[in-house]
Amino acid sequence: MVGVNEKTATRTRVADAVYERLREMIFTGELAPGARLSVPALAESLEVSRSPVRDAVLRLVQERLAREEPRRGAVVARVGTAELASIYEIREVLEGLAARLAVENAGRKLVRALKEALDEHEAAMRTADLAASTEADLRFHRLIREAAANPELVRLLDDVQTQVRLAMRTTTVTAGPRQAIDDHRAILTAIESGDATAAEQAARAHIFRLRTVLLQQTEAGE
Amino acid sequence: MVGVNEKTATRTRVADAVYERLREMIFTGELAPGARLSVPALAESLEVSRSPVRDAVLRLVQERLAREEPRRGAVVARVGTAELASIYEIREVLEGLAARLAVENAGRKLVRALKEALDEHEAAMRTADLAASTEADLRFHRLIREAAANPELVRLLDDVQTQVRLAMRTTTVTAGPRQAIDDHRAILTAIESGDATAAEQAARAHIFRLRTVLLQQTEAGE
DNA sequence: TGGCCGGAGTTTACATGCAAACAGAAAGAT
DNA sequence: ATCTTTCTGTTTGCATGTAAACTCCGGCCA
Repeated sequence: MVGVNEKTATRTRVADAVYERLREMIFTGELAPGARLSVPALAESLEVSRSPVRDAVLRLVQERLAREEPRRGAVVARVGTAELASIYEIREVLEGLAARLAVENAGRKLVRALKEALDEHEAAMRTADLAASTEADLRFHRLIREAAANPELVRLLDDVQTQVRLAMRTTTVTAGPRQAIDDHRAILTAIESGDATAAEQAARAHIFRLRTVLLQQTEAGE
Repeated sequence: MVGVNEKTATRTRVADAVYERLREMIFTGELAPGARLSVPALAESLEVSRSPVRDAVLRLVQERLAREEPRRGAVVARVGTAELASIYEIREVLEGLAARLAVENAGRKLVRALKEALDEHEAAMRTADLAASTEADLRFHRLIREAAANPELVRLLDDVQTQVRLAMRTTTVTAGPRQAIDDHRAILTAIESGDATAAEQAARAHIFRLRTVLLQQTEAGE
């Protein structure tokens, strides 16, 4: 179950393409936090009319990737330390929920997939392959989320991750990878044992530690 | 802290007015789940042009109050039992988080306000005043959320409540009010004692029970 | 009578026009 | 020289035009 939903009909909606492009520009830093999202200017630079750009920007605002400034249009959102801390508090309980539900729903297949991701994570860390490490880390979490079989939860966690990614643009945060792997192993053990409460606790503890590391780093770096 | 944010500048944005109106129409049942949200038709009936209506409908879609049907436009969303159950799972942990944070942040003032709301809730129940009872119930939860001092959490819980309200349009759910008051009292006691973990547990248990009642009712009624 | 096809009517998504509101800069007054 | 004021240039938000796509209906053909 990978290449999920085959989009019905709607081939190339310009507004969607613009939206995707703007997201990309934000995450690559091409549009830094605080940058103005002028509809006419973007329309010209992207060579489309103002309508789809307007739709896309409105969507970004609603997703909290942009903010509406009084009368200067929308600007790329700046996620501060305080907001990030708030977001991590939420993420803590949501990831905990995902872990609990995963135990209640999933079978051996999940455990096997998680083990695989964890092994790759370890291997990547030994070879100091940051990209592969991050990828394995993300996959571990994603597997649990999807096993939770709660689409609304998946959506919320995706939103959370979007905010976190945006925050990374402002604040460089590197969570200690050693700790992460240990935490993941604890989560895996709990899931393997079929103890839903333990899995929830382990997942929450993991995010709680991430949050702590993150706050220390941003406090120091500020 | 009631009449919150004074809107800066933006007096009468037609799109906002239309959005509010559509929400209202959805919640009052004037627009039932499944009803088509034809932009041209709504524009004429509301006597505005298509643009603000389009913006409003797009916003409803993004907030999951409406769904995009293939090529028939948007329709008012239908929240089924399964979705509602998923939402309550999420609500459980979020309300738990709110209660925990409320204990960590709030002082006596919160306890006093909560007691007041609970008293009114009891009084309303004794006189069988359903409207007042619901109002007091909602206020109890709102007080805790706001005391959590996490704006993102407040936003998410508002979203959740929106979905629940919409679901009520389809399924008539009356949570046992007796149980609710007992649960609230337990939450209040935990908050009063300053035990954050106990408050979290109590809040979660409350939502868990609501969910159970709800599932029984919808299963029976279907 | 039943199935197929075509036309009429919607609908969306995009393009573009336009007024009002403001920001920022340049010019004028003191 | 500094402060005020006007003027220009954007910007947003709303209105409206239009093509393409699709649905639904009725009539036509077998």
